[in-house]
Amino acid sequence: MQDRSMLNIAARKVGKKLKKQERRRQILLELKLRPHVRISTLAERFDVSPETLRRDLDALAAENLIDRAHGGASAPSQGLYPPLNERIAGRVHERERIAAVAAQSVHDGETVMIDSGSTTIELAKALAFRSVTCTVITNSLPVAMTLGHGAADVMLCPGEYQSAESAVIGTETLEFLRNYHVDRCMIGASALSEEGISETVRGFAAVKREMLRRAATCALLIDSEKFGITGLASAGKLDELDVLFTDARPRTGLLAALRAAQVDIVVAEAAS
Amino acid sequence: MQDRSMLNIAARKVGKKLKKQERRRQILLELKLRPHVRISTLAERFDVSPETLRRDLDALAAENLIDRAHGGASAPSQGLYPPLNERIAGRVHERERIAAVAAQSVHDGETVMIDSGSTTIELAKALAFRSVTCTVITNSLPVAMTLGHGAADVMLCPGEYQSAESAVIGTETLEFLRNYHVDRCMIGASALSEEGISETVRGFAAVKREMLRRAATCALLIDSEKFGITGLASAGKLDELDVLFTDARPRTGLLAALRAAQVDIVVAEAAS
DNA sequence: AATATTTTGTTGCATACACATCGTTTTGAT
DNA sequence: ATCAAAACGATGTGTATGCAACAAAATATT
Repeated sequence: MQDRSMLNIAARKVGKKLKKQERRRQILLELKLRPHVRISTLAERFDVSPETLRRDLDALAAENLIDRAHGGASAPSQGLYPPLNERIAGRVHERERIAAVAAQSVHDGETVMIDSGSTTIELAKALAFRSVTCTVITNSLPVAMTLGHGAADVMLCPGEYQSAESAVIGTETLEFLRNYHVDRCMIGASALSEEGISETVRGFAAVKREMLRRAATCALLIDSEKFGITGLASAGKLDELDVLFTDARPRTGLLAALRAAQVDIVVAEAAS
Repeated sequence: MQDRSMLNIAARKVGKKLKKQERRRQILLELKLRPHVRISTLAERFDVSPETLRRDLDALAAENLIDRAHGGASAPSQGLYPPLNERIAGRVHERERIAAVAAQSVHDGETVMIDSGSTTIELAKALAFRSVTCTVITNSLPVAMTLGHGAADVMLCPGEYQSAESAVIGTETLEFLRNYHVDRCMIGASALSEEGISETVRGFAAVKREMLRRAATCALLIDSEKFGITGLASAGKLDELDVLFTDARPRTGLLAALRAAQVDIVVAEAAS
């Protein structure tokens, strides 16, 4: 039996106190939308004592579903998803450096396509931080939200929502992209080798491929850990690229291939 | 388990303290990586007194660059829904009740259009909570993210991103909606009178209008405080509605008009 | 160098939160 | 209906944070 409160809803009498599990699920939902919740606020909202909320938060924190803070709790990461988080965890600073350098190549008034992924989210943060007044077309919800609150104009693509990356993909996305042509595109990828750019999920690769076609100059932002790997789905050949932003010089084989394809290589060095 | 990897950005020159501006810049950078920072942690890292950090956070909060919390601060909630203001806090429960009742009218396998707004976000939470396996088309990013992590299939509309509601609007949105036809639509609004449904922003009204046309049955979720008001932009006439979900019985004038338009009225009552 | 200005630290006190304990209520099963 | 288990609320105590006023230090200005 699903519980009695459902019967209450069926009887159109809602507003009874939520039970433990319902409350905790609501807390998690809330944290998908806001970065932080306060115990006092939640206690009032659920009409329970702060002690009960404290117990809820402690329980959720024990499962690593939230991060406790004094007086409240925050999401493990900003509306993003665990699998993404795990991957991000280690190389945060490399990504940040790559994004900061790449952001300098975007100027006011330009039109830019930005795809989904952890590195491009960092790019969006860097662009927002610099208040670049560009027009952005993206399929990533975090990128749209980050840039949309700043100086940039943001156009979001349609498509099927993928929770794993908080982005949209699919035929609607591709068809939409075909209606536009932009100054530059900035994409990420999960692998880069002499074979070209590749991705583990076909749908995301298709979006990158289309973006590469719709831009005058194409930039790839990628962690050097992903050099030399060839993923399942190809997102494009090396000669489709104009610039590569990364954090370490590629090894000889890849380096030669990149030079042959006339790709500018920009290495974001660690700050001294 | 908290990693200390972020230490590299911060003071590496031992003995020399960072200046105010540099410290605040680092706080903002930190908040781009983590959703929440604590005063005590930052004070230790920058080797300054908690009071200084408090002043820093207060200053940043005054510029709306961060959200203060007890003992720390979090990244500004990305315009996700504005109205958590204290004044409307009381109406949160009404919205929850309305959403909970409305959610039970949606069944597995149905196709649904959901528009943007605080009430529809509550609806999304209620649907996610009930794990309804429906297909949803929406122009609201919070709705997409909330439902997309659950059992529902979500299709996001294209369009210009509006930070005020974290949703997309514009000609691309309308054109996209015209390609679909769904079982039901669930919209919110900022006003309802005998004149019909209305909205303060033209672009959002246009989306609601289009959704009403594309659905077999149309539902409006609205707070009873908004009864009797006629807003700037009309989103539809009363006879386009099939069901009205609200929290209190409309007054005679509006009630008569709703009955004349054959609108079912469902009042979500508070549990006694 | 001397002074003015800004920034930071310190102190004392008020408040909010954390935590453990225990009594009460609710829930679930028989 | 009765009982046991779980969940919840209330209380008291201790700690962390907030706030305001003032003192000390660093910085800028002349």
